[in-house]
Amino acid sequence: MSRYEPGLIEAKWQEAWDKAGVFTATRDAARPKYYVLEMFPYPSGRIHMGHVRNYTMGDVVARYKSSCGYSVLHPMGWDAFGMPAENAAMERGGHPKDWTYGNIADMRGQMKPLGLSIDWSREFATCDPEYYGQQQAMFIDMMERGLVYRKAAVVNWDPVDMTVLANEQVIDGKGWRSGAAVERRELTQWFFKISDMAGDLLDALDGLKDWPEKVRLMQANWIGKSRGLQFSFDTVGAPAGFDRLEVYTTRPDTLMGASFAGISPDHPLAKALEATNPAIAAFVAECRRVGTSEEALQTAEKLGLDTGIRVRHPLDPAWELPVYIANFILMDYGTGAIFGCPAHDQRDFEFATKYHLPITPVFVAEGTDETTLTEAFTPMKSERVRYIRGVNGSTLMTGDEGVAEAIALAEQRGFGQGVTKFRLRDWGVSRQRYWGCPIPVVHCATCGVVPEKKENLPVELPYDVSFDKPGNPLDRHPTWAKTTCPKCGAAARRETDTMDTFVDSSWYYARFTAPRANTPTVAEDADYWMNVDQYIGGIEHAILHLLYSRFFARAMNETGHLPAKAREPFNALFTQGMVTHEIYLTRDGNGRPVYHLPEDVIRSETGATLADGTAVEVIPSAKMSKSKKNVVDPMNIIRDFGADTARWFVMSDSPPERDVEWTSAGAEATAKHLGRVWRLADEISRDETPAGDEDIALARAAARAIQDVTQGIEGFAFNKSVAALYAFTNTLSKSKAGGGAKRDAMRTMAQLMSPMVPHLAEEVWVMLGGEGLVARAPWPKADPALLVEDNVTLPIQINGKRRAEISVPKTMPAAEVEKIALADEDVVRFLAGQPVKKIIVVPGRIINVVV
RNA sequence: GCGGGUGUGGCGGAAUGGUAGACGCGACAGACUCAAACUCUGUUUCCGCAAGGAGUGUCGGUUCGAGUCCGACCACCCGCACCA
Repeated sequence: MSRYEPGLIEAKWQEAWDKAGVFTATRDAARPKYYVLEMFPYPSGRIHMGHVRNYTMGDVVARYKSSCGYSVLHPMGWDAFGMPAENAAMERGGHPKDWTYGNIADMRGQMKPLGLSIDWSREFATCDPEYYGQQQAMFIDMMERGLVYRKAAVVNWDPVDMTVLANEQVIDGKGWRSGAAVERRELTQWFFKISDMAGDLLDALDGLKDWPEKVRLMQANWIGKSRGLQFSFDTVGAPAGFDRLEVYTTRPDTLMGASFAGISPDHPLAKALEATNPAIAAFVAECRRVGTSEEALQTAEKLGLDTGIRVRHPLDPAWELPVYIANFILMDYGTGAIFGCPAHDQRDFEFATKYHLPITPVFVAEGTDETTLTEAFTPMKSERVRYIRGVNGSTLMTGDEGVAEAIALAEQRGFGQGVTKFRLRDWGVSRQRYWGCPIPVVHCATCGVVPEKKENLPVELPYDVSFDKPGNPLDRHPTWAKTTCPKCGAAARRETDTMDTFVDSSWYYARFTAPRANTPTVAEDADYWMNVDQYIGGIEHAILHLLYSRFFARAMNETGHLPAKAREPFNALFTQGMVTHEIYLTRDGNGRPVYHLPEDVIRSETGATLADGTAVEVIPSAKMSKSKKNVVDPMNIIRDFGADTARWFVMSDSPPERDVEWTSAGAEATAKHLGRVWRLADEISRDETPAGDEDIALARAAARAIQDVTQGIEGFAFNKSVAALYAFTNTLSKSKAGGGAKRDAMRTMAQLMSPMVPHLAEEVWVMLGGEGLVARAPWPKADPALLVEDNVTLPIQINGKRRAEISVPKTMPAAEVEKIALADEDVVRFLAGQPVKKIIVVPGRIINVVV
């Protein structure tokens, strides 16, 4: 008798699949297509358990759909541009390109042994010139279409390293390497006009029925449609050119409760005042010392400075309000200026309390009187309140009605108008970095900004760059930027900004349909394969990546690169939970964190140390990320127990949408189970027991297993499919059925297991005389007759507490069930003669006796 | 700060408003073995000898019946536009 040896069988079956070309995606008009895609990985160099979980989920779906008769496209590629490659070059020397392609080779080498049903012939990396050249072509098309423009925008500037920092690189307002206080600096940058499509991107969310509700909600909130009033205050004492101050508010009904006006430190008025007033200049400079992220701005202590300027209240010119510069007002939202109503906005309330400004209620709860407020009163707009200082005096109405009334009044009096605004800002794609897709334009002294000619694409990154100093290597390259104007032929300079890596990942799904084409896409292929039927990835991408992809698909449609049906590229979305792990860190001389890999840390009951004994701080359950180094290497499990064990392990237990804390315990137990299945198959293949009474019970168990496993896969509850397979294994190993019946059941087991543990499934399939590859066998169907139960066990509750149970035929009428229940000896004992008030019989479920 | 989510045994988790804890891990007991490992059988929410009682983050509500629905709160996680 032989043993279960994953090392041997896994290589064998992977070769067999390859040879048969089982996973090569082909356009097949005779079959329905199914496109399953997992978010492609960043090539960090090592796969981690999050990858294994993500790609195994996709593989289960791909293999299952293939068995159901679909022509499946299941590709893989690399999100290969980005900062880590440049950081590696700076820290360890070497070149981002070599580092990236080396990592890709390593990761491919780690993924292949997993036995994923991927069509590797379609693989590409976003840093391949063949890919980013097509991206440049689309950028030019989008320029012509008016979807691209330039404007000034602020970046985080490190004054010591003389470089732009990502938000991630700003820690407590300081640069991560230099430790210098970060400044905000304005640069002219490239933008995609995503805000033009804000309304469509919002409305179309309703059609995404197979997306998680929470993702649609998050996107809707992000796009942030609001109806409000835009109006201007007349100013008193403002510099020339600032006679009026334009503000936007979603609560114009609270206008009579206004106690101050506020402007962003980045507002043009603040900039004008800064030039002449040292106190204001100092305050604004202080505000700019916070990073550019919204999080940093909103969590900072709320500070304001009275500018001395006053504005006249639009409904009472005699009433003047002070104008403050306030650090929590965002220049990017609305007009960058607000009026504050402390009585009905908690942030304004705190601000007014701090600066001793009046707090005047505009409305009170229905049926109450005006009192001194200790916090802002902020009911839902749909709630009815009693206005005591409404724009039209005192009435009882909802906030929504109050807002509509205020807008109508403002429009009638001509001091403002109702407008619809979106929170969504245009997508800034400029990055002052080397390792990204060059923006394919040329700056000419006479012609201005000119797109590169398409025949000159790709604009390729130069290889001879250095990373010995910070800043953009493209910008200081001696020759690369020197070119000629595509329009007039004069000497000109290339754009040295590269694109945000989100651009790369906004269309890769479309490129997979024709990965080698010399146009971005090919109509017939895009028509056949699009849309992605099932997209799978992390919840951390719920907003940005998915919103940008939805925008890009629309832009590609409008520039002729995708059919109209692909404007929403992902039919169904599944967001898997993250694999989390403890973070290990020590501190450098300046108190900044230095992260350590799990394999470098010695964990004991009392704490954790490095090999040299240095104490290590442990942060529990955090998202695995390369920058925090809390990644776990699945290769050890694959080496010791095989890919099927790794795959089965990540599919069992935790529901796919939930985060899972990685622990190394349990992998061994998984391997044991697979060994047990193998032995069971081996025994059954030689079982000569004659057919008997038990055969039907086994057939019923198999039918139930088919139903449960199928439902689990269809419903993305792979953990339940795995549980059903465990249960079926237990039943089968204890069954007294005949050898023939057991072999039938075991073959069904092989098929049901095949999406999760495809190698073992092939092996079992062969042992039991299955024909061909189980990967090509049609998915089993449960015989409905075998799923019907004749008898059912009904629990009996007395006053909602379970006290007894009875077994009755499933079809027995309720009245008869009632009689049997009341006659049950346990029921009689518990009732102890008390009169029954009511009896509830839920057919097939439960009986509740109320006394 | 704003937006979104999660919370059930020692652990991972299961449960169309209807028997809470399926299935697995771990633990314990037994069988096999000279012995151990492997394997197999069984027990395993807590308190209690039992009868019984308690129990799904906390507090309250709706219901014949709540892990599930509603309200308030607590804790943790994700996102916040230059991490990918």
